[in-house]
Amino acid sequence: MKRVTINDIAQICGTSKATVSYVINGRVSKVSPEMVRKVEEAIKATGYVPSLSAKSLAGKGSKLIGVIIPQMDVSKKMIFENPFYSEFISGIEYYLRNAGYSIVLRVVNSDNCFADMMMKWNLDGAVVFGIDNDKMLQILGSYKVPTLLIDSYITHKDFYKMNLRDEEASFMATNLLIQDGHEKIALVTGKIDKSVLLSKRLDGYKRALKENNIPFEERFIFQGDVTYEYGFSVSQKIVAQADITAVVATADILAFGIMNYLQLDGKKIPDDFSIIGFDDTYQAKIMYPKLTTVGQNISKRGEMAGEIILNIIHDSQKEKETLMSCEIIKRDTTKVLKSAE
Amino acid sequence: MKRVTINDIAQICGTSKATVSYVINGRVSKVSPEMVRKVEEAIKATGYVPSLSAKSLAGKGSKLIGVIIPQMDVSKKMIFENPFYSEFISGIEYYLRNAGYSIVLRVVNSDNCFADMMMKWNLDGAVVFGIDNDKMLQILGSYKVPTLLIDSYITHKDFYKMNLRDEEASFMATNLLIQDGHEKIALVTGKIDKSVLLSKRLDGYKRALKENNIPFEERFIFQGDVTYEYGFSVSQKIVAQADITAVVATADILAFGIMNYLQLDGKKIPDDFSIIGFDDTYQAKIMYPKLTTVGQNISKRGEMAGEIILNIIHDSQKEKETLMSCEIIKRDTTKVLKSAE
DNA sequence: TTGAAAGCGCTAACAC
DNA sequence: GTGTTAGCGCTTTCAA
Repeated sequence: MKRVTINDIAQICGTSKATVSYVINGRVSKVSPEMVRKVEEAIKATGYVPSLSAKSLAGKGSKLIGVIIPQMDVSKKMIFENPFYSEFISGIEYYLRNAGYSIVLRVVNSDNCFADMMMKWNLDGAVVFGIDNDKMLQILGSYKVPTLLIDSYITHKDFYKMNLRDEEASFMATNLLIQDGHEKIALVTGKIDKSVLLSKRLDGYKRALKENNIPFEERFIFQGDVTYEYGFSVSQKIVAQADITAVVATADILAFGIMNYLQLDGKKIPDDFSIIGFDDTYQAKIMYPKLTTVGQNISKRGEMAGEIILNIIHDSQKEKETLMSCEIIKRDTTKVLKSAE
Repeated sequence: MKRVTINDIAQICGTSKATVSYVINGRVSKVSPEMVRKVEEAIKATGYVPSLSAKSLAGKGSKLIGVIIPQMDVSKKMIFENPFYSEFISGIEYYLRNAGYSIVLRVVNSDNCFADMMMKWNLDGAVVFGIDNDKMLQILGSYKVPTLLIDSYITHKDFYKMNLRDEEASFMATNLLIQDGHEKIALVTGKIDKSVLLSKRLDGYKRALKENNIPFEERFIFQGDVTYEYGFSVSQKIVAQADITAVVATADILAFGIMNYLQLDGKKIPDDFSIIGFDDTYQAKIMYPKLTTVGQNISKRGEMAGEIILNIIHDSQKEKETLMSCEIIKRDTTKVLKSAE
């Protein structure tokens, strides 16, 4: 079936491309009502669908938004092991779908891939996850493509970004445990020096201790990959430090690993250990026991990201930075420390 | 920064667009080595990236593969609650990324959305999930876009598809439980009459019973949504039928719901109930206890889907149907029935 | 080996 | 109101 073009429609209606283009784009005021009707009929009859390649070439939008996940770590190939992305992207997709856009999903693993992405497909905009790296920013900045940065702690004023109040969130998490009577609290996290986000979470952890006059101890900080596996393997070390009674994990996925190890090790959660995670991924509520965590309403954030990127594209986004709060979702992995009861 | 075009490169090198086009597309034999070098240099120097809109308009590929998830149920907006999609798409993305393609992700909720997807973006191909519906097939068929159907049980000979040996897989799952001494085995599944896939799984379940001379009983079949929530809520009914000792769930996500209810209800898994799931999603191994399930190596399947769709596009895919086997992943939610020990 | 030019489907300025 | 036309960036045929 040969493609039906705007020309065909024009021919059928005995008019010109321009007129058809007008009605397609809703500039109905420039066309006689009768012509409008005729064109609309022809479109329906032929099943005509405008080519966005052509539209995009002609300088209008491609109706394509890039969702870009940098993954410098080449060894990891799967983006969705961390359910955070899945849920976030679900939200973006949902919002943009309703606005007539589609998502181009891409993992990029080298600095200059952005150029490719942006230019190749004439993206109308891009949502980019977790960039702290200056090289990348520079590259991103050199393209005029409207961009929204998710969870990127950068100081450049000219980027739009959407972040969490990470310090505060981490403070709340730690504080919850402290209020439950815990004092020896482990922090299990990704590599802090590589991520401003994580260092914020460390700050919040420290502040909670400080405000409660609990001394900070380096030995309670465990850094590794943000994976289930790391959570699992590091748990041995946590158990080895006999005085630890609670742990803050900076991602649910870490918490799952910890939980699983402890349970396999015969420990009771939350009786022997209180655990609080971070993110409130979908899985948090399907675990047993259900994970207490710092909720960030991921899919809602995704939807909002969709909204913001569209605003940026339409030049109607005011705030450069959108800061979102978290809330503690108290479920079944934390409880008052026995000795403090 | 204005876009660098093929014209700019031509100008810089003092040649024509055609020549530049040749070297871009590797038809180096038609160009003098010296010119090739010059052009390549200019490309590097300017950071030129070909526009796929233009390329696609000119009749070449868009390097865009649609990944389409039909979701007629409008109320559900999130595609990634079922981790199956996440993992599968991860695999597709990984494979296609390495081949220079990107993925356009789209949930479609009405029949004619396909047209939009395919035509709007001049997709080079499409991977479409779970279509049994004839109307849709008809629409899909009328477009010449190379298409791969995932888990669609259809008889049309002219579609490429990639399926599981569902009957066999379900047989194996049920049989495992039977070999462990179980006879009263529940089957928790989606609505069977709406899905040929699920009816195959029912068939496998029945065959396993039959070959072991166990009578089939309608009261052991539980149909609902393929969600955690349904798994959770239906468990009450399962517990109510005091003789049931094991359950086959046709999706891991269902199994999770069941596990969680049972554990909350004070039941021991696998001591009181043996459970086997389906899919081997990532979560299966992070649960406690780890879920025994029928593995289909989802992300591998995704990669293969990427390979196949590319083959179809390049006209080198021979088999219309790719059938994949499953294997039992024995973990910790099944065990020999006590009374049978 | 290289270049000129037509055409892919669409938009928008401009003329009628 | 409507039609004409010149691009948008690229490929490809055909000549040179």
